[in-house]
Amino acid sequence: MNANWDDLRIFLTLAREGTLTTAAKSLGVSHPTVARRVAALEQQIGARLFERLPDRFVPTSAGEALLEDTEAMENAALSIHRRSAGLSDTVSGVVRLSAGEEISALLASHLPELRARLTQIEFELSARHTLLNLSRREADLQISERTPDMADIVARKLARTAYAIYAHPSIAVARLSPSAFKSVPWVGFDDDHTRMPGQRWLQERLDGGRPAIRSNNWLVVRETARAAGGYAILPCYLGDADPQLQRVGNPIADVFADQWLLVHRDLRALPRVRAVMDAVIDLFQRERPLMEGRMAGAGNRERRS
Amino acid sequence: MNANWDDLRIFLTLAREGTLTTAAKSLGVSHPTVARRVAALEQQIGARLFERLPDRFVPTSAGEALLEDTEAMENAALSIHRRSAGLSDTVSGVVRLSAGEEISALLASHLPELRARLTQIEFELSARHTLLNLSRREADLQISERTPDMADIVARKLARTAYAIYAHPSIAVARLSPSAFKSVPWVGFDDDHTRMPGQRWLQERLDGGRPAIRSNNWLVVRETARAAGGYAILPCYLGDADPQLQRVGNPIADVFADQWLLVHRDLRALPRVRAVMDAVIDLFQRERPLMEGRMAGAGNRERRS
DNA sequence: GCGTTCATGTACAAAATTGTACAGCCAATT
DNA sequence: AATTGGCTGTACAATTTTGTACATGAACGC
Repeated sequence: MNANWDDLRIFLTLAREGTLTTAAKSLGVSHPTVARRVAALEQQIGARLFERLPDRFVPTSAGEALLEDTEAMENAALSIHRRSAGLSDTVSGVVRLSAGEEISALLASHLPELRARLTQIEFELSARHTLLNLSRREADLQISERTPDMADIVARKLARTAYAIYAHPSIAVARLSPSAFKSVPWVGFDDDHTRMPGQRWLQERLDGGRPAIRSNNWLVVRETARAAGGYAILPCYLGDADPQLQRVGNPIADVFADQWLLVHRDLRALPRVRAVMDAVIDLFQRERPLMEGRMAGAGNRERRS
Repeated sequence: MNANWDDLRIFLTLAREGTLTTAAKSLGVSHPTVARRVAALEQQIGARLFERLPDRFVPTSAGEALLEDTEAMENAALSIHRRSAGLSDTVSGVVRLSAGEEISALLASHLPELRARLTQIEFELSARHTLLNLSRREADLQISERTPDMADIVARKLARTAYAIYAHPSIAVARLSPSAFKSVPWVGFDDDHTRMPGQRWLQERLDGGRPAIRSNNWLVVRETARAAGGYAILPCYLGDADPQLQRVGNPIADVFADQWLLVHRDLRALPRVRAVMDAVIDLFQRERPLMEGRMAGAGNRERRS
């Protein structure tokens, strides 16, 4: 009589992915299973839904005709998924927080106190920069410098983070004159990541030149600078807290980033998500001076205490 | 990760039916299967969706919270189901037509010619009076005296059918005077079916009395009249075509019924549905005199030829 | 041309799901 | 009180589904 609803889920994934192997991976099943279940659906529907090419599956016009409704099913299923978060244990459970690696490092350094505060909550911290799809619950919370223009995502500003130049004390000077920029070695981001804060600013001062050492990761940039590999523009909360780094000059007025805490509206009132949000917001409030670059030498001070 | 979409379909049916046994029957599976799959869904979602009473399942508030989205999934799935009708063979396939038993009998008597005309179409004729849900494809077409007030259902008027009094020739008179009504035996419908055409009219002439022999089925009423069990009000297309029945008087001006052909908009353009519709419409056109009671004695005439 | 990688397709064993039969409980009827 | 009918729950055999391993073909790089 009726098609198996779950076979429609598999149909949709295959239509999106285009190959059995990627769809199978995405669905967490084997590729013959995907093929078999799509074949079963085709038999149920009575029409061929895919052309089978040697290297991929292409939806037929019949398959295309079913996509819109299948996507509607998916949206409803996702809504169920989000609602289900509110149906389980209200105070305990997993909360997944995602942030760039530089914010993840900051949070990681505060994990003991976060864990002490969030006693019943399993706290997953994952480091990545790309904006996750919170509607699909790829994460419950995300800290990001960008806000998506999705109606269901709520953004709460955490801080405006300042950036400054840092170097190992063995090579650091108190201040860099404009003419000296090109005569010191630099560590920075590669060409694919010039959108990271400060990279464009540095390029202008190097007259379009690039750092001698390039990476795609803030923590790698920081490690290189700590090893006296060169001067680097870093977020103050990374540089000022590090005893192996010395600030060079003041925070750069033109280089900053806003950090936003993102949550899906459906999850916002969930007690355990609320608890993690509050803990993160409090942490950023307490660390505001460090965020804004008002704690130069904080790394050295901590070592003395 | 995600709930099995098909388990949601089972959840929805159980929420509606209220018992494992009726849900299982509706779904075409065994009752332990329904229980197991709902339990699996509860585990996946992480919440109890039903309270289990000794005689039924009652949705919890958590279960209630998921109904709306699950119904949205169902609507999309039904849309897929309807669309799939247009994806299979365009000229062959099954068309299911439903009508009351008295119309079904008329159609059945014309089955040979309908079959000759609809050569590639499997034609299912089912007799029932209740309005089916064409959106759910409980039937593809329905002939009914009522039209549903649903936006997606298209109604085409087939005929206005006349009704008259009939009796076996051994007891029939040419005309019944008003005072004679109460002195002859009557066959009619039981108290639950007084909405059938003519029953109220007869009751008034019997001063609120009821037929001596009562049924809930036109064909049973006709068989009883044919066996000289009494006088009966019947549709003319049943009475006039029957050599064992003689009309008593003229068709009753105040007793008639309109017959409508109902189809879901999505199916209307489907060639095989279109073909059955056309055949049915043509049949009613050709039989219009019989429908309107202008063929008294048609049964006898046919016997002579 | 050859080797590698990636794709779909196939067959069999393993795993999962389902149906059947039964048990126990409760309510209604005789 | 006994019987009947309906319900949910359980256990085991039967059936179905799935994963694994392999085959084949195509595309790409050396």
